Amino acid sequence: MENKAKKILIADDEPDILEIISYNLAKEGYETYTAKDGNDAVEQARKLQPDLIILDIMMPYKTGIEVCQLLRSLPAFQDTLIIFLTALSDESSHIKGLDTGADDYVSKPISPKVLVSRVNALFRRINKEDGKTVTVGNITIDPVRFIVAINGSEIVLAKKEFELLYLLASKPGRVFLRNEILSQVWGTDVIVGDRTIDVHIRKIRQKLGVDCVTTVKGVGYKFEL
Amino acid sequence: MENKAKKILIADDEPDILEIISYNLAKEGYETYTAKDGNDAVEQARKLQPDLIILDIMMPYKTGIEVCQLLRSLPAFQDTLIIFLTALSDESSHIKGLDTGADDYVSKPISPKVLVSRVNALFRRINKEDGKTVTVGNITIDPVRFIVAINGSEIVLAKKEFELLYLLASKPGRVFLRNEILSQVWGTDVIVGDRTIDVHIRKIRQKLGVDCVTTVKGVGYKFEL
DNA sequence: TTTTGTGTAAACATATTGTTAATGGAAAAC
DNA sequence: GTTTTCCATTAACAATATGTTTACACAAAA
Repeated sequence: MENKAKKILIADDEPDILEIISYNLAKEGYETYTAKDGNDAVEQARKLQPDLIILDIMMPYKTGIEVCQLLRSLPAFQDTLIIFLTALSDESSHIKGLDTGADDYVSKPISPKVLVSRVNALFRRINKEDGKTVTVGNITIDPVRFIVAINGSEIVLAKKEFELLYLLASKPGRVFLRNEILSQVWGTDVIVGDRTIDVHIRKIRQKLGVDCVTTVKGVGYKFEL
Repeated sequence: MENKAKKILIADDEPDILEIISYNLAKEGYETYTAKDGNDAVEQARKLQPDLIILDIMMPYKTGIEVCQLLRSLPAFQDTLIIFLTALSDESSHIKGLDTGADDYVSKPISPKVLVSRVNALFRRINKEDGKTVTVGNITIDPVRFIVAINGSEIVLAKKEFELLYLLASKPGRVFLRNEILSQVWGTDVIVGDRTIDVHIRKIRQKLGVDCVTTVKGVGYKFEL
C-alpha cells in the first residue's frame, strides 16, 4: 500500500517557512526538497520530477502562478500535484490564478498540522483516483471515468453525488457520520445546510435505483447491499 | 459515544469575540468557558481541564503561543486540543510558534460557522479512536458499522439502544449503575426519567432475542451470556 | 402487607430524515 | 455574447423513526 516515499518540492523565499514545512513533511515520511525562488523552483522540478509541488505565490523572479503555468504546459507535469501558499491579502486578486491548475491552496499563516493534513488528503485522493475502481456486488464505481455501473449499464452521477457515493462505497458497511461526509466531500471550510446531504443521498438512490445506501438515524449513512 | 458535553475554554481579550464564539459553541451543545487574557487562560485551564482550548495569539500578559507552550509542558495537557486564533498581522513573525502543538488554527476575522465546523471536526477525529469492535461469545458489536451480529445475522439497533448495549458489553460481567449508564449514554446534563433506561433495556432484549442483559436489582445492569 | 424496584405496553413528543420545488450560479451549447 | 442546461443548495413541509413519559402490572425484599 504505502510504497516509496513521495517527493515534495517546496518553493518559498522565506527560509523559515521552508524549514518548518520541510521539517514537518519529512516527519511524515515524505522526501522533501526546497527551492528559494521561482526560477529555482522550475529548475528543481524538472530535475526531481516531484509528486507534489508547494508553491508560494509571492516569490522573486517568478511568482508561484507563473511557475505553475509554465510547468503545467509541459507534458511531464500534467499530473503533478500543486498546492499554492497564499497570504490572505493575495486572496481575491489571485483566486482566479488558482485556475491555472492548482490542486489545493493553503493560506498563510501556515499551521504545519493543517498543511500536513492537506498534503495527506491530496495524496489519498490521488491514490484513489489512480485507478482504484470500487466494486461492491454488482455495482462498480470508476473514479477515473466518473461512471457508476450496475450490471454493466452505466449511470451518470453529478460530481457531488459521485464523490459522496464513492466515499461511502470505499468502505462498504462502515457508517460515515454526517460531519465526516461534510468534511470529506465538501471540505472543512465550506458550510452547507442540513438538508444538503439528504438531497444528494436521495438523488443517488433515485439514479441507482438500487437500495444500497442505508440511513443510520442520528448517526449517518453507510453503503451496503 | 456521544456522551457528556465537551468543555471548551476560549481565551481572547476582546469580549465581543468571546461572546460570539461562546454563544455559537454553546448552541452546538458544548460547555463553554472564557478567559480574558493569557494568565487567566492558564489558570482556568488548570481548574477546568477542558477538552479543547481556543487561544487568541495576541493577548495581554501571555500570548496564546506562550500559554500553549506552558500547558503543553504539563502532562495533564498533552492530549488537550488547542486551536489558535490568528489575526492577519500576526503572520510570519509567529509561524514558528505554531509548531508548539496546536491542532488547528483559524484566522480572523472569524466566521462562527467555520469555527464550529472546525471544532466539530477536531472532536470527531478524537472520538474515532474508541471505535473498537466488541465480541462476547457469539455476539459482535461493531460501532464502525453500527450493527450487532449474533451468529452472523445482523440486528439493527437505534442509536441509544446501541450505545447502551455497547457500554455494557464493553466490560462484560461488570455491573453498571443506573447513574453510570445515564452519564455515559445520556450525558451529565440531560435529565430523563427513571423508566427510560428500562425501556431501552427491554428493546435491546427484545431485538437481540438472547438473554444477555442481566438486571441487578437495586444496583444496575450487566452484560453477560 | 407494605415497600421498593423493575417490566411492559401504549401514548406522546421530539428529533431526524425524506421529498419536492424553487433559486441562483456555473458550465455548456448555440 | 446569449441562451440553455445542468448542478448545488436551500426552504418548506411531510413522513418517519426514535426517545421519553405515563400508567400500571408484577416481583422481590423488608
